[in-house]
Amino acid sequence: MRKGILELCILGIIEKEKEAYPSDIIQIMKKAEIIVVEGTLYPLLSRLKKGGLLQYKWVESNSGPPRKYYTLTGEGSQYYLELKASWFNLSESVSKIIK
Amino acid sequence: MRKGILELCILGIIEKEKEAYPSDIIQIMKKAEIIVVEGTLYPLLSRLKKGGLLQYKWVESNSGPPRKYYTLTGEGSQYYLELKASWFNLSESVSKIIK
DNA sequence: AACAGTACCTTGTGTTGCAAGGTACTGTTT
DNA sequence: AAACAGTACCTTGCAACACAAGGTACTGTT
Repeated sequence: MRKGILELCILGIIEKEKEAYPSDIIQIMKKAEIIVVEGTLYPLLSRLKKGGLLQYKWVESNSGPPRKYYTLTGEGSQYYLELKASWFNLSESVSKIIK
Repeated sequence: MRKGILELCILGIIEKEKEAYPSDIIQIMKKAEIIVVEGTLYPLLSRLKKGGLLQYKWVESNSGPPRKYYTLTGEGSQYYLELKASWFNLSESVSKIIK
Protein backbone atom coordinates (compact mmCIF):
# COMPACT_ATOMS: atom_id res chain seq x y z
CA MET A 1 0.00 0.00 0.00
CA ARG A 2 2.75 2.45 0.88
CA LYS A 3 4.42 1.96 -2.44
CA GLY A 4 5.57 5.13 -4.09
CA ILE A 5 4.63 7.19 -1.09
CA LEU A 6 8.06 6.76 0.42
CA GLU A 7 9.50 9.06 -2.22
CA LEU A 8 7.12 11.79 -1.15
CA CYS A 9 7.98 11.33 2.52
CA ILE A 10 11.70 11.36 1.93
CA LEU A 11 11.58 14.53 -0.12
CA GLY A 12 9.31 16.02 2.52
CA ILE A 13 11.75 15.24 5.29
CA ILE A 14 14.74 16.63 3.44
CA GLU A 15 12.78 19.76 2.62
CA LYS A 16 11.72 20.29 6.21
CA GLU A 17 15.11 19.47 7.72
CA LYS A 18 17.01 21.36 4.99
CA GLU A 19 19.47 18.45 4.94
CA ALA A 20 19.44 14.88 6.23
CA TYR A 21 21.50 11.70 6.06
CA PRO A 22 19.99 8.26 5.48
CA SER A 23 20.07 6.89 9.02
CA ASP A 24 18.52 10.16 10.12
CA ILE A 25 15.67 9.76 7.65
CA ILE A 26 14.98 6.24 8.86
CA GLN A 27 14.68 7.51 12.43
CA ILE A 28 12.40 10.40 11.56
CA MET A 29 10.09 8.17 9.59
CA LYS A 30 10.00 5.60 12.35
CA LYS A 31 8.74 8.32 14.70
CA ALA A 32 5.97 9.07 12.23
CA GLU A 33 5.18 5.35 12.20
CA ILE A 34 6.34 4.68 8.69
CA ILE A 35 8.97 1.98 8.76
CA VAL A 36 11.54 2.16 6.01
CA VAL A 37 14.63 -0.05 5.89
CA GLU A 38 18.05 0.46 4.38
CA GLY A 39 17.48 -1.85 1.45
CA THR A 40 14.63 0.39 0.44
CA LEU A 41 16.12 3.76 1.24
CA TYR A 42 19.55 3.59 -0.34
CA PRO A 43 18.41 2.63 -3.82
CA LEU A 44 15.67 5.25 -3.61
CA LEU A 45 18.12 8.00 -2.67
CA SER A 46 20.46 6.94 -5.47
CA ARG A 47 17.61 7.07 -7.93
CA LEU A 48 16.60 10.55 -6.81
CA LYS A 49 20.20 11.73 -6.97
CA LYS A 50 20.58 10.25 -10.44
CA GLY A 51 17.37 12.00 -11.49
CA GLY A 52 18.81 15.35 -10.43
CA LEU A 53 16.32 15.83 -7.59
CA LEU A 54 18.82 15.43 -4.77
CA GLN A 55 22.47 16.21 -4.19
CA TYR A 56 24.71 15.26 -1.30
CA LYS A 57 27.90 16.20 0.46
CA TRP A 58 30.06 14.16 2.80
CA VAL A 59 30.23 15.45 6.35
CA GLU A 60 32.58 14.15 9.03
CA SER A 61 30.91 12.79 12.15
CA ASN A 62 32.44 12.57 15.60
CA SER A 63 30.55 9.37 16.37
CA GLY A 64 31.48 7.09 13.49
CA PRO A 65 32.06 7.15 9.76
CA PRO A 66 31.25 10.20 7.62
CA ARG A 67 27.65 10.87 6.67
CA LYS A 68 26.08 11.60 3.33
CA TYR A 69 23.96 14.69 3.84
CA TYR A 70 21.31 15.05 1.18
CA THR A 71 19.68 18.30 0.12
CA LEU A 72 17.06 19.13 -2.49
CA THR A 73 18.10 20.63 -5.81
CA GLY A 74 15.94 23.32 -7.42
CA GLU A 75 14.43 20.67 -9.61
CA GLY A 76 13.86 18.54 -6.54
CA SER A 77 11.91 21.29 -4.78
CA GLN A 78 9.76 21.74 -7.84
CA TYR A 79 9.13 18.01 -8.14
CA TYR A 80 8.28 17.79 -4.46
CA LEU A 81 5.57 20.41 -4.84
CA GLU A 82 4.02 18.48 -7.70
CA LEU A 83 4.25 15.20 -5.83
CA LYS A 84 2.62 16.77 -2.79
CA ALA A 85 -0.23 18.04 -4.96
CA SER A 86 -0.64 14.54 -6.42
CA TRP A 87 -0.83 13.14 -2.94
CA PHE A 88 -3.60 15.50 -1.91
CA ASN A 89 -5.54 14.66 -5.06
CA LEU A 90 -5.11 10.94 -4.53
CA SER A 91 -6.02 11.22 -0.90
CA GLU A 92 -9.17 13.12 -1.80
CA SER A 93 -10.12 10.61 -4.50
CA VAL A 94 -9.69 7.66 -2.19
CA SER A 95 -11.80 9.37 0.46
CA LYS A 96 -14.58 9.80 -2.06
CA ILE A 97 -14.56 6.10 -2.82
CA ILE A 98 -14.27 4.61 0.63
CA LYS A 99 -16.13 7.08 2.78
CA MET B 1 2.46 6.35 -5.90
CA ARG B 2 -0.94 4.67 -6.15
CA LYS B 3 0.50 1.25 -5.68
CA GLY B 4 -1.50 -1.00 -3.42
CA ILE B 5 -4.19 1.60 -3.04
CA LEU B 6 -6.14 0.21 -5.96
CA GLU B 7 -6.97 -2.86 -3.92
CA LEU B 8 -8.51 -0.68 -1.24
CA CYS B 9 -10.53 1.27 -3.79
CA ILE B 10 -11.83 -1.82 -5.54
CA LEU B 11 -12.94 -3.45 -2.32
CA GLY B 12 -14.50 -0.15 -1.31
CA ILE B 13 -16.49 0.09 -4.52
CA ILE B 14 -17.74 -3.48 -4.33
CA GLU B 15 -18.72 -2.93 -0.73
CA LYS B 16 -20.61 0.24 -1.47
CA GLU B 17 -22.29 -1.07 -4.63
CA LYS B 18 -22.97 -4.48 -3.09
CA GLU B 19 -21.89 -6.00 -6.41
CA ALA B 20 -19.99 -4.77 -9.44
CA TYR B 21 -18.48 -6.03 -12.67
CA PRO B 22 -15.04 -5.03 -13.92
CA SER B 23 -16.01 -2.51 -16.60
CA ASP B 24 -18.31 -0.97 -14.03
CA ILE B 25 -15.46 -0.58 -11.54
CA ILE B 26 -13.29 1.09 -14.16
CA GLN B 27 -16.03 3.65 -14.84
CA ILE B 28 -16.67 4.40 -11.18
CA MET B 29 -13.00 4.91 -10.51
CA LYS B 30 -12.64 7.13 -13.53
CA LYS B 31 -15.33 9.38 -12.12
CA ALA B 32 -13.36 9.61 -8.89
CA GLU B 33 -10.31 10.53 -10.99
CA ILE B 34 -8.41 7.33 -10.40
CA ILE B 35 -7.59 5.75 -13.73
CA VAL B 36 -7.33 1.98 -13.70
CA VAL B 37 -6.95 -0.10 -16.86
CA GLU B 38 -7.97 -3.64 -17.67
CA GLY B 39 -4.46 -5.03 -17.56
CA THR B 40 -4.31 -3.89 -13.96
CA LEU B 41 -7.81 -4.73 -12.86
CA TYR B 42 -8.33 -8.27 -14.12
CA PRO B 43 -5.25 -9.75 -12.48
CA LEU B 44 -6.09 -7.90 -9.27
CA LEU B 45 -9.62 -9.27 -9.18
CA SER B 46 -8.33 -12.78 -9.86
CA ARG B 47 -5.86 -12.44 -7.03
CA LEU B 48 -8.56 -11.28 -4.62
CA LYS B 49 -10.84 -14.09 -5.73
CA LYS B 50 -8.05 -16.61 -5.28
CA GLY B 51 -7.38 -15.21 -1.82
CA GLY B 52 -10.98 -15.82 -0.83
CA LEU B 53 -11.81 -12.13 -0.47
CA LEU B 54 -14.12 -11.94 -3.47
CA GLN B 55 -16.57 -14.22 -5.22
CA TYR B 56 -18.41 -13.76 -8.49
CA LYS B 57 -21.41 -14.92 -10.44
CA TRP B 58 -22.14 -14.67 -14.15
CA VAL B 59 -25.08 -12.46 -15.04
CA GLU B 60 -26.60 -12.19 -18.53
CA SER B 61 -26.60 -8.72 -20.03
CA ASN B 62 -28.97 -7.42 -22.68
CA SER B 63 -26.28 -5.23 -24.19
CA GLY B 64 -23.46 -7.65 -24.90
CA PRO B 65 -21.71 -10.63 -23.39
CA PRO B 66 -22.40 -11.82 -19.82
CA ARG B 67 -20.85 -9.95 -16.93
CA LYS B 68 -18.89 -11.20 -13.96
CA TYR B 69 -20.48 -9.63 -10.92
CA TYR B 70 -18.17 -9.59 -7.94
CA THR B 71 -19.24 -9.47 -4.30
CA LEU B 72 -17.29 -9.45 -1.05
CA THR B 73 -17.00 -12.63 0.97
CA GLY B 74 -17.16 -12.46 4.77
CA GLU B 75 -13.40 -12.64 4.84
CA GLY B 76 -13.29 -9.89 2.23
CA SER B 77 -15.40 -7.54 4.34
CA GLN B 78 -13.13 -8.16 7.29
CA TYR B 79 -10.02 -7.55 5.23
CA TYR B 80 -11.50 -4.39 3.79
CA LEU B 81 -12.05 -2.94 7.25
CA GLU B 82 -8.43 -3.61 8.14
CA LEU B 83 -7.19 -2.15 4.89
CA LYS B 84 -9.29 0.95 5.41
CA ALA B 85 -7.84 1.40 8.88
CA SER B 86 -4.33 1.04 7.44
CA TRP B 87 -5.14 3.71 4.91
CA PHE B 88 -6.25 6.17 7.56
CA ASN B 89 -3.11 5.51 9.56
CA LEU B 90 -0.90 5.93 6.53
CA SER B 91 -2.70 9.06 5.49
CA GLU B 92 -2.26 10.51 8.94
CA SER B 93 1.44 9.61 9.03
CA VAL B 94 2.11 11.17 5.66
CA SER B 95 0.34 14.35 6.73
CA LYS B 96 2.58 14.58 9.77
CA ILE B 97 5.65 14.41 7.58
CA ILE B 98 4.73 16.71 4.73
CA LYS B 99 2.57 19.31 6.40
C1' DA C 1 43.73 -6.48 19.56
C1' DA C 2 39.01 -7.25 19.79
C1' DC C 3 34.58 -5.45 20.01
C1' DA C 4 30.45 -2.51 19.61
C1' DG C 5 28.39 1.11 17.36
C1' DT C 6 27.45 3.78 13.36
C1' DA C 7 27.09 4.40 8.64
C1' DC C 8 27.30 3.20 4.05
C1' DC C 9 25.91 -0.14 0.04
C1' DT C 10 24.46 -4.38 -3.11
C1' DT C 11 22.08 -8.56 -4.65
C1' DG C 12 18.19 -11.29 -5.44
C1' DT C 13 13.22 -11.98 -4.98
C1' DG C 14 8.23 -11.11 -4.91
C1' DT C 15 4.55 -7.90 -5.83
C1' DT C 16 2.29 -4.53 -8.37
C1' DG C 17 0.83 -1.78 -12.42
C1' DC C 18 0.55 -1.26 -17.21
C1' DA C 19 0.95 -1.35 -22.33
C1' DA C 20 -0.17 -4.14 -25.82
C1' DG C 21 -2.01 -7.68 -27.41
C1' DG C 22 -6.10 -11.26 -27.88
C1' DT C 23 -11.04 -13.86 -27.67
C1' DA C 24 -16.00 -13.92 -27.71
C1' DC C 25 -20.83 -12.50 -27.47
C1' DT C 26 -24.70 -9.26 -29.18
C1' DG C 27 -27.13 -6.18 -32.02
C1' DT C 28 -27.04 -3.17 -36.25
C1' DT C 29 -25.91 -2.05 -40.71
C1' DT C 30 -24.99 -3.27 -45.41
C1' DA D 1 -25.63 -13.62 -44.49
C1' DA D 2 -21.49 -10.92 -43.92
C1' DA D 3 -19.37 -7.17 -41.95
C1' DC D 4 -19.08 -4.01 -38.39
C1' DA D 5 -19.33 -1.69 -33.84
C1' DG D 6 -19.90 -2.13 -29.13
C1' DT D 7 -19.27 -4.46 -24.88
C1' DA D 8 -17.04 -7.55 -22.02
C1' DC D 9 -13.79 -10.77 -20.81
C1' DC D 10 -8.59 -12.21 -20.35
C1' DT D 11 -3.18 -12.96 -20.92
C1' DT D 12 1.70 -11.93 -21.71
C1' DG D 13 5.85 -9.56 -20.99
C1' DC D 14 8.14 -5.73 -18.99
C1' DA D 15 9.46 -2.09 -15.57
C1' DA D 16 9.33 -0.11 -11.07
C1' DC D 17 9.26 -0.63 -6.27
C1' DA D 18 10.03 -2.50 -1.49
C1' DC D 19 12.45 -5.52 1.21
C1' DA D 20 15.19 -9.32 3.37
C1' DA D 21 19.59 -10.65 3.79
C1' DG D 22 23.75 -10.14 3.10
C1' DG D 23 28.35 -7.14 3.04
C1' DT D 24 32.19 -3.19 3.78
C1' DA D 25 34.39 0.36 6.43
C1' DC D 26 35.28 3.92 9.88
C1' DT D 27 35.50 5.34 15.01
C1' DG D 28 35.91 4.99 19.84
C1' DT D 29 35.99 1.80 23.93
C1' DT D 30 37.31 -2.12 26.39
